[in-house]
Amino acid sequence: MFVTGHTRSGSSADLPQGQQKAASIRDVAQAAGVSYQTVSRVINGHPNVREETRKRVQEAITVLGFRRNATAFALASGVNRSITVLTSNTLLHGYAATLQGLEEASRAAGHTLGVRVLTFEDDLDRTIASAADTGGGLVVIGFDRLGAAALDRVPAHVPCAAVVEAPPPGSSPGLPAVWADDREAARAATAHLLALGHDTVHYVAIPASTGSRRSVGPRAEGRRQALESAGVAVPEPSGKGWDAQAGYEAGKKLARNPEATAILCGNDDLALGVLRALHHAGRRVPEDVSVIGFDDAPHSAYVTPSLTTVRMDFQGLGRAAFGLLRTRLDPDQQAPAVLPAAPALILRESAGPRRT
Amino acid sequence: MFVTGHTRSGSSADLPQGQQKAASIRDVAQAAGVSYQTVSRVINGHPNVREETRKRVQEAITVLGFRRNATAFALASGVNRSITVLTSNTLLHGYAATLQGLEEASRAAGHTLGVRVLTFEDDLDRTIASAADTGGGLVVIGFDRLGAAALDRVPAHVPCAAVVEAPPPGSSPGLPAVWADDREAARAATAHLLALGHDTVHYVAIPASTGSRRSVGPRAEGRRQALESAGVAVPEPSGKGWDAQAGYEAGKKLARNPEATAILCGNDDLALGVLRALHHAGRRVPEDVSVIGFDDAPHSAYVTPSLTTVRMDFQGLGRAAFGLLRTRLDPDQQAPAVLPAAPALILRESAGPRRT
DNA sequence: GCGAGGATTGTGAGCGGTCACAACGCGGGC
DNA sequence: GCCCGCGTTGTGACCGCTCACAATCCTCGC
Repeated sequence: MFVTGHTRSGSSADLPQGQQKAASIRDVAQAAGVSYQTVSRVINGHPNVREETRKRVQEAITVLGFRRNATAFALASGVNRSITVLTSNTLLHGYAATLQGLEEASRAAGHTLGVRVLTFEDDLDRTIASAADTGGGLVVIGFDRLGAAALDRVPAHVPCAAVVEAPPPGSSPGLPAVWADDREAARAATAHLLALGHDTVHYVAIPASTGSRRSVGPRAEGRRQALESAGVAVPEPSGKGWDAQAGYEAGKKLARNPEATAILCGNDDLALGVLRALHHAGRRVPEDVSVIGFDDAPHSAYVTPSLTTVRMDFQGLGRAAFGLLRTRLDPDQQAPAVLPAAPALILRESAGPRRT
Repeated sequence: MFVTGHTRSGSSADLPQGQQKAASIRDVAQAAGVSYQTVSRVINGHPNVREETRKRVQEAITVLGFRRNATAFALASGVNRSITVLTSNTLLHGYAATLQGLEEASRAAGHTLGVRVLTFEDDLDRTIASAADTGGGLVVIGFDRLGAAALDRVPAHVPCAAVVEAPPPGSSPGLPAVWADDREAARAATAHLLALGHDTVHYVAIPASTGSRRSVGPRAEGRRQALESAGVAVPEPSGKGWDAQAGYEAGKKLARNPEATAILCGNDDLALGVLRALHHAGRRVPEDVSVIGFDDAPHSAYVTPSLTTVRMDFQGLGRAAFGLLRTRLDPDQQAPAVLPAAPALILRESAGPRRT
């Protein structure tokens, strides 16, 4: 790989200037010849203000370019329309799309959205506390180990909603949470491959969100259940990572196994890597091997072969999580609470019937 | 395309509870038998507090679970460590990666990061004003029309930095801004294709960030310059969108043109669509047609053929933008201001020598 | 033994808004 | 003609914290 670049990066200068303090409610009051309280009434649309007074105040407001100080408002009124999302990742499709749904919903509701990335270096409790200090609510994306850990440590008194993987049947997270039934989706995807005539379905896993040995995550779980109820062998899952590189590594091994004719992947990036490894090994997809991904990332429809995958409504998940948080934040706010769409298997080119 | 899904989405209940107001500085003071000011001194690490007093206060703090109210702090002290990013998109690679760099840098500096998506429906001025009301600084991602428009309307008194496309030589944005030299990068990519023996280089464009007819964006510009200085024909750019779908449409047309043996794309998504269209038309890449993308999205290395592309240091751009804003926010803060890496042409499989 | 000066602590005011309540002017019903 | 009640406006206190300054305590040097 050769790298070239007759290029540069640049930046323009910044311009200093004589800042002058923003006008306050009292400045406006003085300019309009009324008390500050009257100004407050005007900016809050209080009914009992004489029309003429209101006009005078309005005028002063525009002349002075007054804007109500959001910080002071929050302090005095106690209402805080800001929420912050805690997530370990912002780039992977599932996370980014969830974030987008969250942003959309909070914007629609007039809330402000903050993002704080979780890392292993930072102290989790400290991070959570400082996020909670902003005063608004919290949304935790618990798709992975770090997010799930954060979830466990959110103090009970801070308003928080979570978006998580499907919890084990029967159990439910200790917090308000939303999830999609990816367990069932994995089951359906696996059943689909079985129905296509494959002997069994191999699995390239995304990392588990829990540290416990017991749970390997709903996707792995769903695939296992489907295989077991079909009475076929359950090959050990492989994979150690989220990205295409990890998929490639796992794919290389699977490519050497002539028995492996059907592979389910924990996400589309992994699937992409698997596809590539298979290609390098000379195994054709879907003629020799079928591959199914997960998440339906935007590019999955455009790779060749296009990727059969499970579409997940991450944006809907984000919106739903916001809805949950909102009802927690102000309980009289009875939002319609639109549920996210159910996962759906999208049939494309990468999975096909077994050819002996 | 068939869609299936024996699945559901669920959500757990939320738990009510007897909130009790958080402890204030005065509560702590009372508990420790000191004045509130002494508590303030302790939490701010002021030196002149007797050791024993400090200990007593600290104890009261942990007992009461005191956390300094961030809103009140911001109001009283006037320091506001929060910045908000204005962007029209959060999912496209360039945006998402820039956002990530921004988050990383602001987190490292102890700032809070907000994200506000710009839409055509919302009133731009109102959006900007409300973002500015949060008190901190603004960062505008001006890669597209909407972002660039927002940039123009940011009032001079609000601290703001921007990340933009490379401005025309000589000119520079009216605000502190960072950019990468994608004009030069496009020139280099084009020159590379020419050097491979192609007669000329077609271009599938991303939408321009400016409304004016004159400017079509630095990437288009750089490719045009390279072609002109080589004295070859300059085919009209195509493309009307950012995504693979748009690339596919443009690619379909180009595939019908046997003269088109080299295609530069405004981003990797477009390139992916072009690749797919070419594939459908039976034109092989790189044997029949060479394709080069832009941005080096994470999956570009793993599609087949892997995509030759221009790597852009978006995260570095984000970090640099934050640095700019930071110096604007508190001028004594002389950050090292690490410049982003220059764009680099990454040679992979999708571009090769002209055959025949 | 006493005053100077630094360390330590407390008080008042204010950041920019909100809330609760009091005060004012006015017209209508008796 | 007086009182009531409403619409309108102003005042005081406060949200939780910081700043500036004043008050107190202590210790040291002469």
